Amino acid sequence: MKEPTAPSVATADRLLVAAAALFREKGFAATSTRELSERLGIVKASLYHHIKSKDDLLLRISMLSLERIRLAAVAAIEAAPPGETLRAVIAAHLETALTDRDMHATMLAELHSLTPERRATVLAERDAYEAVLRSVIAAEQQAGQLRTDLDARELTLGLLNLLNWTIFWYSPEGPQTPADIARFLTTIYLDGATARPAPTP
Amino acid sequence: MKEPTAPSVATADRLLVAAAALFREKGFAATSTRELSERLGIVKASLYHHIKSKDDLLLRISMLSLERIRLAAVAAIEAAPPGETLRAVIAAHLETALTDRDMHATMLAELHSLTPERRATVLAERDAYEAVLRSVIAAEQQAGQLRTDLDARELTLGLLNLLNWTIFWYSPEGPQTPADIARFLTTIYLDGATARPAPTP
DNA sequence: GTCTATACTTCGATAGAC
DNA sequence: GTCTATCGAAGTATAGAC
Repeated sequence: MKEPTAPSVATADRLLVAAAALFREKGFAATSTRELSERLGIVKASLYHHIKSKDDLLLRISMLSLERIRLAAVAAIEAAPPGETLRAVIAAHLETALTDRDMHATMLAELHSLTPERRATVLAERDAYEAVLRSVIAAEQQAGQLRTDLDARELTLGLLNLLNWTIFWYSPEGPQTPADIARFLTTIYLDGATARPAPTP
Repeated sequence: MKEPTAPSVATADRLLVAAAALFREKGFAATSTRELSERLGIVKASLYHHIKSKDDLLLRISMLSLERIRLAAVAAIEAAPPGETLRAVIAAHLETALTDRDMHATMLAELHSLTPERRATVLAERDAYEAVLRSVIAAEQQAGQLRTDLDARELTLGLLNLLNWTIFWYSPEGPQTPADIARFLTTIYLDGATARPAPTP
């Protein structure tokens, strides 16, 4: 039986959060371990008790971000009312990615900073997530809800374009909530920008 | 009157091209001046005859990319048949951005690597370009061609999302040409992903 | 316009005490 | 789990000859 000690957040967790924030703001390569340790209030050498290397840190941030968003998508799919699956997944994606902004942006923008082996690991996880989105799209095509003159690959690429770039301009201090952004992006994706006499009922 | 000398491409131009390629592949901060000079076949110190600093190089690449795409958009607008302006601008954007892939991707992804003053310069140019897109969208809204239940700002953000992320997955070696990509992204943007009995004629 | 040579700084990471 | 101390490598940039 261990005594419960300090009520503070574990340094290992603070490290991931602080590193993701720095990596998003300045980029991975431009962030020094010195700066990171200063933000945590420890000395540079102490970082290496928690991580193996700076690269290892980037890998863990990327994987964590992808695990979270995939779980959020799966949960949204299971909870969605029939016919509303894609809408629910889009909302869950944006809610998670924007709440998790530092880690998610780092995962998206710093793939090229990883060693080839670690990059392959992240890419496999990213592919797994994108496969979830694609299966939702393919299912809704078969159900007659989505157009079939574009294939599932094209519809998925378009959706990912629409979702992923958001991370580069969204600000938690801005007027728009993730739900606001989900609303207009979903409208554009599903109904298009063209003026219509009667949009989907 | 100067003698026309070597028929080779000017080193100053090769420098911009080589730097943009490295910056896109590895990131600005992770690219060393040593590596860049080696790719050009000159010695590291010789770079500084052509540029003031590494930062200056990034600024010039970013500005060049933005000037080109803005000119391409303006040309497309002037040449487009009535009612086809937005389609033409989207096609011109993708054609230019993807042909100019290294510089354009660098401009988009490395904004945070610039000093605040240079970043402001690039942001002003980027804003000017986005204002062109937005004015096209606003005009088509007034002409009754685009929906007005979303405002021009939202429609422009959505379009930029859809266009900008492409630079991260497009490959010139891939099966899809910029025109192919423009086709399906334009379809999604204008008509949406939803199945419809009769799309726009 | 390119070279040799080098100044100066900062970086990621490790060893070992406490 | 954090510290002091330090290593060796790599970075950007400059001086000055050719």
